[in-house]
Amino acid sequence: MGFQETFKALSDDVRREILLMLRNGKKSAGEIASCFDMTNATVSYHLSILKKAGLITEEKEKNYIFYKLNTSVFEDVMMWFTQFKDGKKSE
Amino acid sequence: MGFQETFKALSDDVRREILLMLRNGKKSAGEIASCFDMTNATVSYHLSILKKAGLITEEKEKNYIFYKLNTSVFEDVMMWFTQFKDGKKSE
DNA sequence: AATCTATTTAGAAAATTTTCTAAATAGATT
DNA sequence: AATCTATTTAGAAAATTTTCTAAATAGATT
Repeated sequence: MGFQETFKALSDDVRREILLMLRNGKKSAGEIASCFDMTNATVSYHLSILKKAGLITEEKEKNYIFYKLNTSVFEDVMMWFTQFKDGKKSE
Repeated sequence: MGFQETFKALSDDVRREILLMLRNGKKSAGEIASCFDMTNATVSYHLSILKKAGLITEEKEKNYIFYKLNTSVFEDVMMWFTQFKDGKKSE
């Protein structure tokens, strides 16, 4: 886990696009890949980065692999940001 | 601006450490650099990335350069995350 | 069991990022 | 004006990331 991995995963346009795409339900690797102008292999690489970061989970069904958001990690990241909301002792 | 730049800036341990370090007030480049086991030039590079991303601002005083958090960009990032809180239409 | 379909893995090339050393800048002090 | 102090910029080397093509896997269909 670790924020390094999570923020690195979030730091790429394609990967953030994939996350947005998964907001309203799971999608197969193929469906996801078809939205991008890159090979399926490359999109598969991005999915693996998101999966390693815990931002998505996979679910096999027939010979498809469906991906969906893992919202709990989003909440962890939100929590990281709350460190910057107040809590500072003046200056 | 743009999220690409902001998330890239956040995706490095050293840079996130710098941000945490700036929570309770501004610090000079030298003070910041002294907390890391790397050259001042390298820390300066990280500061430039954070500055480009809008996460910090600089302020010259004597021959020091002080850096401080720019909280408004943190709020923008928080907003990005709210896209993943509900808003999804079942499925 | 042969083939098809969806997807990933391996390996290499290209691009980007991180770090360093050395030199440059620029304001402060002598 | 010479020097010192704090910091950045330039350029290069090393490390990491992104992308591709080709091959591998694995379940589904014929």
